[in-house]
Amino acid sequence: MLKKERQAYILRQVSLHNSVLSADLSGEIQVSEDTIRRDLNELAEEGKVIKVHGGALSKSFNSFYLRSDVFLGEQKKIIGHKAISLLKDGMFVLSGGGTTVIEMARMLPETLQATFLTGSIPAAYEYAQHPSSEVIFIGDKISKKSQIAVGGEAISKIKSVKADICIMGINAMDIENGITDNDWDVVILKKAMLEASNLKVILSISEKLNSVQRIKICGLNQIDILITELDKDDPILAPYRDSGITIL
Amino acid sequence: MLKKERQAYILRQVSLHNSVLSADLSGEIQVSEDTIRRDLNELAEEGKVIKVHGGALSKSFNSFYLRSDVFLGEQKKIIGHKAISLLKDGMFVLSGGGTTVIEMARMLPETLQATFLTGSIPAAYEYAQHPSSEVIFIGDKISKKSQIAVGGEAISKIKSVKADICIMGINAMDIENGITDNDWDVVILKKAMLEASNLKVILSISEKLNSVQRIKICGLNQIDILITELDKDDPILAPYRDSGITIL
DNA sequence: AAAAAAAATGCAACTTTTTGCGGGTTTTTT
DNA sequence: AAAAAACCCGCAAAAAGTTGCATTTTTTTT
Repeated sequence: MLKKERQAYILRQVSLHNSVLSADLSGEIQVSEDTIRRDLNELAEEGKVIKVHGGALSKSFNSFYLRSDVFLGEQKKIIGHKAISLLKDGMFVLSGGGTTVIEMARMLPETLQATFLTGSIPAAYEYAQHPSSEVIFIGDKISKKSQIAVGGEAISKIKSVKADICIMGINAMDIENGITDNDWDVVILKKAMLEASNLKVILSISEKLNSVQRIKICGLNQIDILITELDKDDPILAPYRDSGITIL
Repeated sequence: MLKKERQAYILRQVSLHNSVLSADLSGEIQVSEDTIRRDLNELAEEGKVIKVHGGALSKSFNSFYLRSDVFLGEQKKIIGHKAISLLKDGMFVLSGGGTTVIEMARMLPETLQATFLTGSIPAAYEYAQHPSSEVIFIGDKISKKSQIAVGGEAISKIKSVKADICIMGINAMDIENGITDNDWDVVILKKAMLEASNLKVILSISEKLNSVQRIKICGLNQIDILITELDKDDPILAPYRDSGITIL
């Protein structure tokens, strides 16, 4: 096998798998690892791959995960957009504090006149910027991890209201276990929020679907609407629709 | 799996769930916890995550608003410094939400173990960044003008506590009228805060001295300590000292 | 086409990086 | 204050990388 051929093969593997191991290639093409390494180094010098200890990475790999935040931001904007369509003047909205929810808060139409209840400092801050809506903060001890009010006081306050709609982000969700999280205080709070609302809306980027965490918040049957960045007919969402949730 | 890939995976998880546990990752990627820890430390050194005991936290979540945007002058730093000298471990601190107070919050010594009660969103946010102190948010309707919780609920909550010290900024103050403000809700709140505390401390840049606003919060005799950026022997402060206030 | 030159490859010895682990220390939880 | 969990440190083994060199292959030159 010619050198050029070999390098072409390597490049194809890289663009296919986003990463290659020198040892693997050595086995596949039956040349010594030294040769592979030399090839990889050459390709790296030509700027076609990124050489790392043990193999090489696709060039797009770096920008992929460096930009992943921006990427996530875009998805969350799509979600925020859909969620806003559910909000009407006069509504009482119980709001969580995840980044997705905050993204939505930033996009609220200026004319909306709703009342937002939240225990999240960042969310409250965003809602407070809004010109025509009201914000009620549900105070208590602040959990530093999540910048959210947790504790009995907050819970009982939430239980004393009946909101029109509850909008919250989640940490993990799957068919079998429903919505799960890994922070006890947050779980308690979210349970209370869901119980206190008529319409229960979950915002989540699709990446969080089909993953599980330790503590259960509620089953899928508790949820009315699921909003992701995906098209509502996306096959990933099918099982959720089948279990009775409206997909937006 | 290559090291870079592993770290990319970790970053993804962090930005997805806002926090990760070393033990979880260790299980998911099938490497020892030591390796995860090393990765986490590296990522932390690169400033991509915040390392904490047991895992790591997302950086973006804690820093996407406030923090770096406002430059609060040198004067306020001087004031903050003086104010901190009043705080001791174990104290219950009722805190207002002015910029001066926030500057102080940013300068708190890391080891301080106090409990801060506040109705101000920005202040709560700053206190929540502190590693060893607790924050309790006094929730209620948020006044957009001042980003503070106002209303009966907040008032009665404040009245139900007895704090060691009350630290608040002001809008205007003079010998004749005492402390004055122009926002009815805020006045009510501040009155309640002062009444609920043993030691009453006012932070104010000297510019605000000898000015008056419409609504009276309290007379000078209610105040124990006044902190400005000036030297405590400055003649501007003399009349205040004469009226029985301790000047720092 | 044969000889010379250049390039590529594999190998061996040596260095560096990465990783897991034992044992002692610190932090957190109960 | 004990017990558990997480951490840190240093070590050693394994994996990957480097370098120099001999051997083979390819290309160029005559």
